[in-house]
Parts: sequence; structure tokens; C-alpha cells
Amino acid sequence: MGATKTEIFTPKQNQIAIMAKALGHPARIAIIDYLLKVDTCICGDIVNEIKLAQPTISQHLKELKNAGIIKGNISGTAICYCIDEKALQTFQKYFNNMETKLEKKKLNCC
Amino acid sequence: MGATKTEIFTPKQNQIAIMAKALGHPARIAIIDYLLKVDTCICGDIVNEIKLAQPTISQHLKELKNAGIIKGNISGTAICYCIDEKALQTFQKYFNNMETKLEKKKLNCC
DNA sequence: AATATATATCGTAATATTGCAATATATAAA
DNA sequence: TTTATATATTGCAATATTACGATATATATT
Repeated sequence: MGATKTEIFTPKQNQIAIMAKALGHPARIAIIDYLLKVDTCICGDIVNEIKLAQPTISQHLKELKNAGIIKGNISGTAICYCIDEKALQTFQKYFNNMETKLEKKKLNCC
Repeated sequence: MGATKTEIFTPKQNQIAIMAKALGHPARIAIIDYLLKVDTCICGDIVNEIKLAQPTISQHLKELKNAGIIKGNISGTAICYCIDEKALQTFQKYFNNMETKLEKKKLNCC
């Protein structure tokens, strides 16, 4: 096996999982942190910030893009990457909603 | 390789990544959804809800527990699993903070 | 004590991910 | 047009993940 059985879950569950998975690597969290830190969103210098080889960074950027978390525009020889706010909100909303539900319960059985 | 280079990232980045990774599988999102849906947090019936074999579910529960997302108490022959609200809040706070930073920027360059 | 029930662990096959060197591509500058 | 620069793609080795059958463990019931 080794492949995830996506068929047996709802589209929503799969979508949240895809986004969470994309965020499930410290390099990709570091990329997001960096995108938030810099004023401009031209980010070729990510390679200088994170101590990973350029192809590795490129691969991580691709995964974030595939998951819809960042967007990229070609801008000359550099590439402008930035966070897709809408996608992030979907993710955020899911967890805020989870919190609301948890507060309503207050089970404390564990 | 295949192993993540955690040494080059901050503890915070690693922590968020570990939690996101644990949430990066639809079965584990489905487990969380189910934990929120049922009134009690005794969850042996997850196996009946999700169409995966019992050892697979058990493995997913273990990963959620290792990431600190759920807690489990033995309760007779069954096990009481529930969401660790504090852990979830750490995660949630990270993304809410991200949103705040994004709103301040309003770059819209992509 | 014997049996039933619930959950965990082990072992393993199939597949995915991580990281990088080498190389390709594509624009900018000279 | 040649050269420099920035990013992507390919190919590959090391490792991790997913899923499950078989089996272990531990409590509950009879």
C-alpha cells in the first residue's frame, strides 16, 4: 500500500488534509514565515534564508503551490510568491469552527 | 535521503509542522470530525465509521496522540479519546496570527 | 478458568517524501 | 549573441508513510 484512500472521505476532509499535509514540513512553515516577514513578496532569497539546496526549496514551493497555499507570478527572471489569503482562510475557518464546537462541549473527560 | 532536516529550523517551526503533518491525512481529519460530532468521547466506534481496518485506525490514533492533538484514557476495555484543546489552540493561534499579519500587509501583488 | 470484546503491536508490501547533484529553461545584462 | 542569474525539472538514493493480516494484550462476562 502506501497510498492514501481518498475515496472513502468527504471532499472537505480531503481538502483540509491536503492543505495540512503541505504545511506539515518545517521548511514549508519556514517559507510561509519568511513570506510574512518580508515586505515585498519577491522571494528568490528564500534559498539564502533556509539552509537547503535550491532544488529542494523549489520542490517545497511547488508543493505549497499545488496545495493552493501560495501563488506565484513570473516577474522577470525572479518569481513573485505570496500567500493565497483565501485558501488560508478556508483552513483557518475549519480550525476556528473546531474550537467553537469544543468550547460548547466542555467535556473534560480526558 | 527521505528524512526531514529538523536541525535547521526553529522549535516553533518544527512544532507547527509536526501538528500539521499529523492533520495531513483525511482519515485523521475524519477522526477529529467524529470526535467533535459524538457527544461522548469514547470512540471505539470510529472503526465502524471509517472504512479502514482496525489496525490502520489504531495507527492513525497513535499519530494524532504523538503529535499531541488528542489524548487517550483507558476506560475499561474501551479507550476514551478526546481532542487536546490546548494543543489545538497553539496551532490555531499560529494561523490566526498569520491572518493578522496578512491583513496588515494587503500587498495583493499576486 | 474460559470466552468474548476492544485495542495495540508486529511484520511487511506498496507507495510517497525528502534532499541533492546534474541539468534544463528562460529572462537580463553585457 | 554570449554570459550571468534565477528558477524548474530530472533522476536517484535514503527514508517515511499507508494499509492490513496476524497476533498480542488486557479487561469484562459467563
